[in-house]
Amino acid sequence: MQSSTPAARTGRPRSAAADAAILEATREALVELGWSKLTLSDVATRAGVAKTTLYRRWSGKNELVVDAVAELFDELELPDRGSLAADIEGVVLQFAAILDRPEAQSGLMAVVAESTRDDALRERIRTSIVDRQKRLVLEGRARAAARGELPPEPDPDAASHEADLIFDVVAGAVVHRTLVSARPADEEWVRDLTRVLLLGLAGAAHTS
Amino acid sequence: MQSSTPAARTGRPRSAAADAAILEATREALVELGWSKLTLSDVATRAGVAKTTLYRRWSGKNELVVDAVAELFDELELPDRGSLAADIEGVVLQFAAILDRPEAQSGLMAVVAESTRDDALRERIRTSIVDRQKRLVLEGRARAAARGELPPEPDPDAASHEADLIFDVVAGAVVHRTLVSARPADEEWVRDLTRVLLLGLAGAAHTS
DNA sequence: ACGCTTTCGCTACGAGTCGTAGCGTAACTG
DNA sequence: CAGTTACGCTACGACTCGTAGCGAAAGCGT
Repeated sequence: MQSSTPAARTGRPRSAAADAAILEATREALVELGWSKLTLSDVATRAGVAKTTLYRRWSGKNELVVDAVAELFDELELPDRGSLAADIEGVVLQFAAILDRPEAQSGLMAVVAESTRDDALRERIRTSIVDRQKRLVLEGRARAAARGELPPEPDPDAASHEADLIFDVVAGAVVHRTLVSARPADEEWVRDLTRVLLLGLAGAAHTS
Repeated sequence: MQSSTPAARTGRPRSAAADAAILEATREALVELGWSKLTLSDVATRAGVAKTTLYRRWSGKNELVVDAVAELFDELELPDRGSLAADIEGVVLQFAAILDRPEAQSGLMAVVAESTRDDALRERIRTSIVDRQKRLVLEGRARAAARGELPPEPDPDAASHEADLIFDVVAGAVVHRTLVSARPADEEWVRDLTRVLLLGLAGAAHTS
């Protein structure tokens, strides 16, 4: 999704339909073949475009899969269920549902692995996937403070610090549960996680 | 590490030195090339063995890397620092130090990604990497109960349940912090994590 | 000492993928 | 209609994969 294209006002425009078809074909190939056996030739065939068209828009497999997987997280939003605990459980269940899809499982971890040796790729993942999730943590934290369920944030620096920790704990736990332990992040598990997390945060707020 | 080889009592034995050289060469290649650009031919050359020798012992890249990475976790052990919080911090810092190494970063996530489509590989990861980590959680929990820092485990089923949650939270958080957020899991961060976790567990024990 | 068995290093091979170049055509702009 | 860019198609060299076949090396049992 390289949306900002200021130049190129003349000539034949790029087909937006082709973009959508390619990303959809990529997810389909991820489901059927997984990361390692996915080839760009195969994706091009599935999408009904030429292989060269694919290379004109993405520099390689990594970038393509990041964009294809990022779209899965578009549906993430913070529900208003009335209480902080219910809000957290809701958004975590959404996150777990996305991670339960095979195209997310085989694609996400693979690009993260590649990103450990490619800073540009890591930045792309951060802006198109991670930051979108992290925003939910900040919104939820602010709403909880407004409700009086958690003490207001002392200063912006500590607040950012706290949000980082929460985010790593929640996202990491769900990912680890789903992909490493290979057990479902179902309602019961999410409830237990939320309880431990909220008690920990409330206690930490008292003693800090 | 296919250690149990009951048969094959005759003929030329397999070189144990070759095994060690291959695994070491694999880690070296992971550091220099990363997962996707690592080839078995290259590993064989580095290890000073023929490519065919490599294929006789491992069925493919996945299995080889699992074994190579698994050795990194051999050094993990539960320190006795006197208190539960200090014990947790110690073992988490060890875990973080391993994950900070480039061969672990590029290798571990890649094989986890592959394991989502390969049950045998997942099982191999579980027995040679995950279970070894999980044991530390159980030992730490038992020691904390003996010290009186946490209430004794009510029944084995709930205890296993609780250990699973703790394990996914801790391991997941460290992995996410290191590989996704790409920030160091240093002493300060580990202290914050431990505090939230312990307060959450203590609170959960009261109210359950 | 002598077979027997298994592993080892080496070479060679077909199959498959990669990423790019070149070409003619299609689509859109002024 | 001329200019510009995207598209589909074909072809290509370079590379990796996993396997087969060979002779030599290293142990074991008699």
